[in-house]
Amino acid sequence: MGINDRKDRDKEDLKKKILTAARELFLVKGFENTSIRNIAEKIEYSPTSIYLHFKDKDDLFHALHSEGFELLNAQFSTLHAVRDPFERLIAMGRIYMQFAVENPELYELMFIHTAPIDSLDMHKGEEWLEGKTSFEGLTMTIEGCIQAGYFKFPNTEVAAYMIWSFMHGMISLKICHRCAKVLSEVNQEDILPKSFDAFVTMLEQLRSS
Amino acid sequence: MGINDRKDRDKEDLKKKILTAARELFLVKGFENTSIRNIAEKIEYSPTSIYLHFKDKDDLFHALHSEGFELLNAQFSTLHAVRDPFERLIAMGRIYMQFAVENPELYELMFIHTAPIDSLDMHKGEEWLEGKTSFEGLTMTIEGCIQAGYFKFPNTEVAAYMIWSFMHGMISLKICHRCAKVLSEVNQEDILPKSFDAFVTMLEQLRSS
DNA sequence: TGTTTTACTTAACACTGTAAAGTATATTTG
DNA sequence: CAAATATACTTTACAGTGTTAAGTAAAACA
Repeated sequence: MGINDRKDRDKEDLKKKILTAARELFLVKGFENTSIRNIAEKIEYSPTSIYLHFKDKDDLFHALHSEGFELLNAQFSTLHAVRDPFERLIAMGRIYMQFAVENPELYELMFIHTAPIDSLDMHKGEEWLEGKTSFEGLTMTIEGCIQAGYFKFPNTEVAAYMIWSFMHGMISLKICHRCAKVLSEVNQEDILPKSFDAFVTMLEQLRSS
Repeated sequence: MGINDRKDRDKEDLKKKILTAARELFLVKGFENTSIRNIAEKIEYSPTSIYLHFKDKDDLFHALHSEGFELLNAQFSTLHAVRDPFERLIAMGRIYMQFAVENPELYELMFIHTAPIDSLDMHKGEEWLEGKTSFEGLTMTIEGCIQAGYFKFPNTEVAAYMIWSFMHGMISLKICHRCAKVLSEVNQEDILPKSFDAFVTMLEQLRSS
């Protein structure tokens, strides 16, 4: 039945169209400031047709959230080429940082905004698979660093959380506009690479001690 | 004119009443999920009377935001008793962490939510005084550590931002429900103190190197 | 006593997410 | 081929949001 196939394709097309419009609006105006009606207007459909393809606004959020992780993982995919675990850790950090700088609204969606992750809680069984996978990648790299003697920590997972915390904090203070209001002019522009370098230098010093 | 005084007092009373109701609702339901009408209902006034005392919802936000910093600074006030700068830095971190754990909604308001800080941008001249003051306190303590030879960094302000980043990241990953979904069960409960200790240990190791 | 000010309320506007009911077209069935 | 049904979408509607403008009753002042 080619007809049903075509229908399925049409349906999928509209779903993609919604997602594209939603993405464009979210990334420009932010999630809270984009309404279902805004999206509907952009694609020239009635607002309620969006509900035929997505359960609610959070569902739309999740779709873009997943897209974000696909994009981030695509950036991470070059990492396998970096053999040395410490170099890989640094490269990972740089990629993460660059991703956040280039896609701040997406980053906010993925790591800051609470609504979507809370709606995951609803269906209790569900997990935050995307986040878990990325975190495991970090943990394994750190495990590699420890085994290669770059530094040691009593608990690898805790070390991974510590390092992720620094990266996330640095980025989200910037994204949430808390750092420009606090820093002197010299450091406002490039605080992210500067503070990243300071952290890396600190990690490097752990080797010789 | 005692009458005008009494009137001023009455007016101030209502303002406080609004603020108290707003605080209670914000801290339970969160900022986004608390409406002006909710607050009005709680104090048994019409919604519009709130606008006689606060410009808009962001103005209410700012008031609570300032209250938050007063509370945090009150906690910080014991720090002057800690003479050793490194010990003071650690104590500062613990206080900051405890404040966040005990007042997560307030922390979100002060350091994560974007709306209020963005509305500061509007009136260009205005600054984030509360944040700036706290950050300067951190910077000075770190300066003390450097001078006492605990560690060295090429730029104190960058070091302060790095350390604040870690603290903020650790806390906000927790508050934004990103960590419970990623960590193994052993670490879910007490990841904050654990990762804090890992960071402190790292700082301590910098001395001997 | 009449006028103005103060402190508040009611009504209204332009939004929001979302559910129920209606409609036109396409497909399946008798 | 005609009637019944399913599909894909729209219209309408509800209950909520922040916020403004107009109305009102009481107090203060002239």
